[in-house]
Amino acid sequence: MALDLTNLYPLTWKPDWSALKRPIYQSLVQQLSQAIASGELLPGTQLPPQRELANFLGINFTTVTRAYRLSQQQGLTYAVIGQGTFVAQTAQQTVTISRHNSQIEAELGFNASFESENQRLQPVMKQVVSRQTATRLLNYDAPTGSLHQKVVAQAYLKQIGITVPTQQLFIASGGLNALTIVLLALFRPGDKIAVDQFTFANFIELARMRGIKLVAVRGDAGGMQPAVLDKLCREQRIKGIYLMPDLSNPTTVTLTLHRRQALAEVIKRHQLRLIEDDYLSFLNRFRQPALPRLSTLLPKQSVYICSLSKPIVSGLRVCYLVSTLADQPALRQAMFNVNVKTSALDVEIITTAFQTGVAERIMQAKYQRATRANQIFETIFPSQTPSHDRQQAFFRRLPIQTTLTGQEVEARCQAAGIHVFHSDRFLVGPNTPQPFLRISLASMPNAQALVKALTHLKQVLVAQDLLL
Amino acid sequence: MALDLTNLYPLTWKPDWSALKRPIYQSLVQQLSQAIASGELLPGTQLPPQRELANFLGINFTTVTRAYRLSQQQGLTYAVIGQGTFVAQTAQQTVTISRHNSQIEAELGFNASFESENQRLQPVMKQVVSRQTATRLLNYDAPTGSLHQKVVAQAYLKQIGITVPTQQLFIASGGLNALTIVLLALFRPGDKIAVDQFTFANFIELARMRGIKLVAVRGDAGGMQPAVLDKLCREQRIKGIYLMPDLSNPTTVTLTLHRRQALAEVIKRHQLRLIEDDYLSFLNRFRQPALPRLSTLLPKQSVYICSLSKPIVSGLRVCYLVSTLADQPALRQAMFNVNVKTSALDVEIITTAFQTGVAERIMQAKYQRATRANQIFETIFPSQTPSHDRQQAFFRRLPIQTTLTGQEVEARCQAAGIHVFHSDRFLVGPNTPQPFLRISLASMPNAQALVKALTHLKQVLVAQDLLL
DNA sequence: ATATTTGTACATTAACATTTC
DNA sequence: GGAAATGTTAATGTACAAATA
Repeated sequence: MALDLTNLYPLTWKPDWSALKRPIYQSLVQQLSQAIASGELLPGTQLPPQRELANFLGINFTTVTRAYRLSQQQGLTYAVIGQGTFVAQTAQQTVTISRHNSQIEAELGFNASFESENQRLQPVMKQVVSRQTATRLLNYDAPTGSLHQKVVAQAYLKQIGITVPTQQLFIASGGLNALTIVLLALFRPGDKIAVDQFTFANFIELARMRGIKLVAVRGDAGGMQPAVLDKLCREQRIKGIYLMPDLSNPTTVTLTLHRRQALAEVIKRHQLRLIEDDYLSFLNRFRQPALPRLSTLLPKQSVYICSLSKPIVSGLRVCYLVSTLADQPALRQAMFNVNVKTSALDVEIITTAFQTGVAERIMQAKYQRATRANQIFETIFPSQTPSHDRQQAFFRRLPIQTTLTGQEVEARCQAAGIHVFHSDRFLVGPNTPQPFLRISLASMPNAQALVKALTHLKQVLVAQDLLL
Repeated sequence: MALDLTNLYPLTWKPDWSALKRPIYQSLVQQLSQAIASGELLPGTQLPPQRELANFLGINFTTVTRAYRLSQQQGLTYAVIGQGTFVAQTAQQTVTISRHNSQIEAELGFNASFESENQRLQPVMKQVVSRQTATRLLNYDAPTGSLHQKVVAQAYLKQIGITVPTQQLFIASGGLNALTIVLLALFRPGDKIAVDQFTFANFIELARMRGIKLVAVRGDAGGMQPAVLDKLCREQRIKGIYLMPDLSNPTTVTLTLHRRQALAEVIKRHQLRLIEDDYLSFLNRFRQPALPRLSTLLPKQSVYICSLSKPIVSGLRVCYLVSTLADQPALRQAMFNVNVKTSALDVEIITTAFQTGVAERIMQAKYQRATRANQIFETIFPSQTPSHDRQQAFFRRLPIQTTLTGQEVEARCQAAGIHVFHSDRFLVGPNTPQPFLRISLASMPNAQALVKALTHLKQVLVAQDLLL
């Protein structure tokens, strides 16, 4: 058999056999990582099947399995049974979304929250620190919030449709911090969590850091499909599900009442732990009729996360977290381990803002500004059919047509002074036929600046022939 | 061979063979966990050797390996090559240290920081929120601290012996949060970190949650022994080392200059990443001569963590974190993922306290109060030879004699209204012949209350015949 | 509808390292 | 100082599950 096997196996990736050191699987991952970093393997490329690569290298195929698994854990690849293993769209870049540093003319990427409303809080801050009792906010007491702070939280939660005793409530240092706590407390490395195909980029990273595997559930225009979720749950041991039922990030899909009920039914049947991220909670107060929070349909298996970054202010790190009584000890424990305590000063300012009516005025103002921002968006991008449930979204989805990678698209916008995020950043698992940009509407200082920024964006997209 | 094998194998633990389901290793861990929870297996018990248990159950011994490994990851057991696998001292309880909720007469467990000094910060808070620019603290900008805040941090760091450009500095939400960030950014599940045999309990938990294995390094009266560390590093792939070189928690050992140099040499030789936790940084300003921060001896491989909870105030979550330039991106990334940003308001209050001299006065006051508290401790427990380097410790070590478990000792003190921590909480790996209590000196409101609490503690210990 | 391709999970085999006697 | 006991790690073998043609 003096055949030249090299040509019989037209492998998309041929690791250097002579460079393989023991342990083989680690050596393989290193080579893979390098091939991706060097651009030799582009995002989306299908890697050789485990058995073929093993054959090529003369090793057992489960050793390749192990290498591929490690590369998956590092976010380099994803695999689908029956299809193959592929280089992830996000393999080359860091997906995390944060405030951009460089000089950017138009901030349409990072999702702030109409920050000029923050000035309304100055009197509140003054009031809080002037109290005789102010220095009590500075000690180690009440790490998850004082009773008084929880009572105020309880009142707000009631307004948005959640009735809960204070024992089931605690206060974390922001929404992402709450998610960190939940992943640490209620999940273990190796657990699987179901998510939308496009989901919160920082959650993807966080799950990766915790060693949790995300399972993408296909959705339609109405969001995640209950039948698909049901199927996936029957197939594999999925432990939890992460959802943003209202204006899901980045798709801006809001689940209808019927979809909520159907999903709740499936989640209940499979005993998934639901993590409901209600980052725009305050909008539910303006909705007629209000939509039920998904977790209220599943009170025994849910964690409800209510960050105040968007409704009130982003710079104070405060988030209400609702769970079952049974989960409280584990959650508190995890909170001690990552935070020791939530800053009582930050919480007290939010609390006082609620009590004095300032919070109410801020939420009203943000509602108005979000409405206006969406009108502007729909004027400039008229192809985006106005939809009732997106009228107060803080960002919008803008489909594009291109064969470029997400990185390239972002880079071209960046070169024009525009910061946007490509859908690839939010992608879990296999690529999708329909890429889009997420356009933040809440980060420019005023309506005028937003008009200018969006107009400029449109010009750039047209010039690049990206607009659909 | 109709032998009754049951008696030939006097196993300390006999899992129920008939109850074993597949996957076997998981089923085994479940049974083990139950046996420990029910008290059937006590802390310290040696489990059957992997091969014997496998024999007994008729399975392959590496399946037992796998089960034992999982139980180790969960903190239930620890194993030593050549010796065996044992039930961990901390298996039954949660080790995390946090503020106690119930009515406690004497708080000598949780380690606060002379919280009555907090009142000095009220004018500072007022000043900060009264500025025209105050609402700028409320947006998403400068997630790791503004330049101005970093310059002030830089000045403080210089005072305690660290000269660093602001590019290598960032501000996290408290010391534990900084540790979380470091473990997420610079380590992976499965990595090993060397620690003192007794170390910060929350770090133990944090490492466990991150899937990082801690390797206990034996120490003598002078702290960790460089030769032992060297040996362990030669034996296994250790990636990092976590140290509190000044008044190490809970042992109160301060490394001498020579020990620092010797350890630095070993750490350098094995290219370990050093995590230096300088939770009492301010004391170095009062030391004559000052001791070099260990990380300054290893500038290329260190992360230096300088929480301001103890030096200034515990309720504001602020910590300075110094790293190499190369590590900054990964650290910032991890910070975005768990915090989004550090509360700029909290940081600004600390910053202004430094600028106005209030911080200086607080540190002076805490120095005095710590000195007084240690005098009180040594008066009441005269057997504890006064040692120069412990004169300003925030807690002290009190050896006890007993065969009781740590939990039982704590429970008996608790029953008398005294909150203390037993050394088992801080223990990594095999048990030690010399248990002790960690007595916090900084949590009682004043000297009088401390005298009363310590006197009461002494009575209780004498009555229980625990005092050495 | 069924066979083939592809990935996954778990147990087993083998080689190794450290401790203790 | 060597043998036995003990735990660790990597690689392989086996069974299975899903996707696709």
